[in-house]
Amino acid sequence: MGRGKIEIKKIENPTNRQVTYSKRRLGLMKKAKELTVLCDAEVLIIMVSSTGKFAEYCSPSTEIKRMFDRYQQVSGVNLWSAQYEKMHNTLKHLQEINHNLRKEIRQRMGENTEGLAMEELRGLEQSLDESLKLVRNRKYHVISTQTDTYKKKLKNSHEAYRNLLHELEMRDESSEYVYLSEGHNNYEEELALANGASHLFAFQLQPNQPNLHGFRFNSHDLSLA
Amino acid sequence: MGRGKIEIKKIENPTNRQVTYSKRRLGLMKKAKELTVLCDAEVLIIMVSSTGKFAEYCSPSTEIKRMFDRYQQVSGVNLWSAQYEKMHNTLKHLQEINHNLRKEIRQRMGENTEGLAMEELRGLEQSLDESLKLVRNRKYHVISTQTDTYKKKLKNSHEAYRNLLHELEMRDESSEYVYLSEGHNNYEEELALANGASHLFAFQLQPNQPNLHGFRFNSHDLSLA
DNA sequence: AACTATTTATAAGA
DNA sequence: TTCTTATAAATAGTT
Repeated sequence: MGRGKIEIKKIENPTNRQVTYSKRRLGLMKKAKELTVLCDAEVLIIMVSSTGKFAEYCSPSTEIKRMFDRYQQVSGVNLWSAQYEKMHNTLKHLQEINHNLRKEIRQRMGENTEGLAMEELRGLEQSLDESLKLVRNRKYHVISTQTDTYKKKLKNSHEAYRNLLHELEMRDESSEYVYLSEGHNNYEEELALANGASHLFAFQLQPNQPNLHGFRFNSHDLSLA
Repeated sequence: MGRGKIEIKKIENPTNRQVTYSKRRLGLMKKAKELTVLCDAEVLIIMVSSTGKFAEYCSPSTEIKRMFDRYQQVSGVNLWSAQYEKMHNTLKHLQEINHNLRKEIRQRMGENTEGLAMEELRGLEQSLDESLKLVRNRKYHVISTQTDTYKKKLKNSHEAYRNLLHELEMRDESSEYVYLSEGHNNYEEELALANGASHLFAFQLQPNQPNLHGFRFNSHDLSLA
């Protein structure tokens, strides 16, 4: 269909090839449109020229995504299986790590120790003992810091109180107020609590926990993932 | 191009429409092939007839997947975004869980306890104490089981030894062999070890660990994921 | 980009 | 579906 018949092989002249591409691309598009209308069909065409230019035709009322989904169903080819597999592997790896972490936590809670050998049990025991020491040290540190803070606050409070009292005395030597005794009593009581105060914070492990085995520190839902 | 000119609108006669679809489908394919060869282009066509039949053309040396990936790049449309996002969320969720699990392990090892409040510290301490008791109980259980097993083995061994000895005596009353004394000495020694044996298994925590803080039980790579 | 001689596609019929 | 064939449509080479 032209001035002369042509052989169907690559057109070597680049200009010529580009011209022919343009003409025939339009022709293909037109044919596709006609097919769509005449036969009530869905058509998707994607083209890339030798120079890398993209062109597409997609019949109206057809979504490219849906088209590809259906194509995948029909052809049985999963176009993004590679990516999917990669993500899936990462997921499995994470789940494995997760499982191991939960296992370690359970063992650190003294559960599921049936499978542990003697050496492992000894290691676990030693580690737990170390950890307990560290936590206790930390606790004592927090306690002493808190106590110091309270002491300072009380000292400041006491000073403020004395200053106010002094001012009051200066202003009215014959005062009948009894703030002194009342206030002083309260102050002494507070100071006593803050100084020793061990009866306030019973940090040592007490055998008063009614449900020892059921107790969970920072309990996550170990059934997840 | 036919015996008569036709209007480009849906062919109402289904048979006719189907025939035209077949013919034009082939024509479109042929055109696509020619375009591919003549112009060194890549072409992908996917068609669905009104009856739901699929047909595709894909230029040689062109992978549908690659074509599609490139199309996505050019068009900026991500067709898998829904699935991808879903998986990505799951992944992130798992990573978060893992992070929390690692955090809990670290705290159960007495590390990173700076952020814990007094109540949490107390809970952690109590939990660790419970765990330590459980692990020690388990250890003692294993020890006693092992010891029992050894005792039984030794008892059996002793019986076998006595039987053999008895047999030997019966066979040769005037034997000059001195197995008796030697064997008996060894046996006594073994029995002593198995009965008490506390010097063999120094399970109690000993202050002989040179690098206490660096010790890790069941150490995973906590930097992972 | 337009023209047009010629090839090619295909509508209708078998 | 496939073949035939008259005719419409596409396009190669040219301007």
